[in-house]
Amino acid sequence: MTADTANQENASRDRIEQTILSAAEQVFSQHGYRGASLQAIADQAKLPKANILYYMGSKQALYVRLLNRMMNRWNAVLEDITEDSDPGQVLSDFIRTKMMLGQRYPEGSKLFAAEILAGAPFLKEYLAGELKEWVASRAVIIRQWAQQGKMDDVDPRWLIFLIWSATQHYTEYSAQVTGILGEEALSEADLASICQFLEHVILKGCGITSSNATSH
Amino acid sequence: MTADTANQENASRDRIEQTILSAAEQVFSQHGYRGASLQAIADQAKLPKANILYYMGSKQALYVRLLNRMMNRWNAVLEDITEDSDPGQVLSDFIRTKMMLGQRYPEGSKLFAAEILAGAPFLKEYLAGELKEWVASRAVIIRQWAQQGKMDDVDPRWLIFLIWSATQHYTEYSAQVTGILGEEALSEADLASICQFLEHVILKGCGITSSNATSH
DNA sequence: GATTGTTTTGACCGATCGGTCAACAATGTT
DNA sequence: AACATTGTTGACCGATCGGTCAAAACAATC
Repeated sequence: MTADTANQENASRDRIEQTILSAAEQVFSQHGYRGASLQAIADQAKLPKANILYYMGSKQALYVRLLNRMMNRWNAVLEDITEDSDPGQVLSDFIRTKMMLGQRYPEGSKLFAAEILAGAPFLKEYLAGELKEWVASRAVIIRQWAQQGKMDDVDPRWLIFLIWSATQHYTEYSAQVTGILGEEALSEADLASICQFLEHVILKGCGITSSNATSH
Repeated sequence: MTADTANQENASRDRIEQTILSAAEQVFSQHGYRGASLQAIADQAKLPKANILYYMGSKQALYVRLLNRMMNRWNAVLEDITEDSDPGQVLSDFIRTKMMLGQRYPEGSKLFAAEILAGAPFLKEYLAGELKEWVASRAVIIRQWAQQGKMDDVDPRWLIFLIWSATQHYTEYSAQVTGILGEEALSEADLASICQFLEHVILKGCGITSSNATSH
């Protein structure tokens, strides 16, 4: 097997795997782990069911792989902040990045939501391990900001949860939001308006008098 | 059939139905409509599977009944506000009521969340009908408050969604929240702290200088 | 006590579930 | 050309799915 054909084969294999992963993400995100069927995934991917299992091994392996892929997409967020950072800038970025991630990977976000709803059977360790540490370390820095008088002395954990919930709402509850707004999907203008609103309320609500962020 | 025995029988029937509804709420909320099985519901209710169908007719009828029950619980919220109401008082109440409802009916809230995640196949009409009108009418009043200078001129729809998401987060993502906090469940102290935080940030963020609400 | 109506429940139905397998096609290697 | 490896897929497995049904148990009326 030459390097060339190896690349071709691997590329072909990758393409098929991506097709399956994408199809599976749609089905799992709508119906959860139990509610999703391999047949539905196969139909979505336009492949025979046996083919899904050939590439992914089992339903559970496919599901776990999707979860890991989504976790990796979230890794970069809020990664490089220090006690000297500007809270207004950081929280603005946080809000916009989270909002963007939800819009970019709506199925992945819903997949995660369904997993949490089911009691996080496959993510318990991740939540109580990596993610817990992540929140704790960010909380330390936010508390330092408060001590420096840069913002109100609010509980950093509740603040993180607030931004999390507010941004994810628009992807995971898209059916509710669009139903209430009477729109097919959120427009660019809507998204910009929502970002501005969240920045305004959360920054002002935390007592952050932003220097360079849009002042609504 | 005397009135007495009729009451007894109806009471017995009600008791059984409540048992089934409660069991079904748990299973549906964890695994969604497709992921839930009548056998799992029957096991949870400690009844034979055929008994579930005898009382509820079908899986779908049982599910729709649960959805309606949950919708009714939410009906009273924000029902009696006018342009003369105090925004600080109203939003405080809104936050606390929503938070309380989520804590009181965690399974019902999760059931609703799963239904929305699946694309709201059974709630599309409700969302685009009743609920849309409800939001629109509240939005009018909130805009009046802004015109009167009682609060900032924020988009009322985004404000409603913000409170919605922030409060529901703690019931629907309870697995994530407790995992990160390292607690089995949210304590009373946690809940009070969260309510206070949300009031502080949202009211202050909307430019509401509350007269009688707790000032953090 | 016979009759009528309501609950209860195991047995069963066809369809679908996740997963296996063997036969076959396609591709590489020598 | 012969062989080995990898990819493809329909057929099939036991288990479970939502739902039906009839027989038995129970309760109320006459």
